[in-house]
Amino acid sequence: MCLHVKTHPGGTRWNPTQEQIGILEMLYRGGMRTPNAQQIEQITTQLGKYGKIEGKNVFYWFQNHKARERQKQKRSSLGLSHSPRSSSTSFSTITLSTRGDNKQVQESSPILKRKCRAWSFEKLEEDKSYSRREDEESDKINKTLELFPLHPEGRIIN
Amino acid sequence: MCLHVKTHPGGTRWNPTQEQIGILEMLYRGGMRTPNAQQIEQITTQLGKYGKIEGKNVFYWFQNHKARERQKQKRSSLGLSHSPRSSSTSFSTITLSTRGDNKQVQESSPILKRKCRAWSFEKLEEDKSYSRREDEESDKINKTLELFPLHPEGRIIN
DNA sequence: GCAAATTAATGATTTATTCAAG
DNA sequence: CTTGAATAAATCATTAATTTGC
Repeated sequence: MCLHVKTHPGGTRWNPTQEQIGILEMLYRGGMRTPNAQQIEQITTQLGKYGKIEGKNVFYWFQNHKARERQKQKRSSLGLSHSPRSSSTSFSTITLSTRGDNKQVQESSPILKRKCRAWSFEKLEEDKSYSRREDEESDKINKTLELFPLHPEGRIIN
Repeated sequence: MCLHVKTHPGGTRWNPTQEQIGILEMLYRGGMRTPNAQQIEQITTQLGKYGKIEGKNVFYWFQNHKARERQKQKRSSLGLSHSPRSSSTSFSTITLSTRGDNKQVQESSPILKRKCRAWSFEKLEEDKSYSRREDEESDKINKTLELFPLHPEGRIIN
């Protein structure tokens, strides 16, 4: 019994299904590199139809995919006999220079330096209204990054 | 009028008060390096008494403080004439080796390699129960990292 | 004394590395 | 060996110190 329920039943790490990977790669090829919270939320919901998944999985997937593609590029450009970069295939090749291509390839807002990614630590457990004082402005830039470390209690078996 | 309201009234970036810094440094000296969500939550609540603050500020503070202390150590050890490390002061000095001292200096669970920091993307907006299927185990390790990117909508003026 | 101009600190993000499950 | 997860290093961007010319 318990015929392989795919996903990660034991609760270890996410194991994407083919459908999920397909969609993610499609999005990636479409130019998505650093989806924002809203996008992640949507993607997660969508991918959730094909198996259990959390927002962080989507987030990490993009991070890793981006990083590894970059590293692959670097390796191949270094490893291939012809001099690093150059070779000019008459097409304007990207030649991403080791690092510096960030800045969102997102289809919209092409400029945008690198600005804010805020959090929303709020809504963690209860709404405990901190020392909610002169707070009016907080919505201007502040928005949901949510980064957060936690070790449940002590060691994790290992 | 409007005699300097300290904190960050305009809503740009967190500017810690002396009390806040004092507490943070105390905790740091006490050995805290990578507080978990619960701890951050508590610290935030505490520091909130002295001025507006969010969980991410606490998180970042520790990250930066740790990194900058490490970098300072490195600089001084390189700059100082006597050979790096050694000198053996008969006490077992820490000699943190450029990197590798992580692993929580937390008073408890001294072993613990570097394990998980989970998320809790859940509770972002509504509780939309994803594809909540065989999910029993998810509480074991999974817990509140909350990392999260977001650009509200489009460009942020700059 | 006081702002504009520079510099030093340091808060916030992103990228590179590392660890380890499968 | 691939790749999800997590941490550390590098970088960017603001704010506070400070210097400087008036």
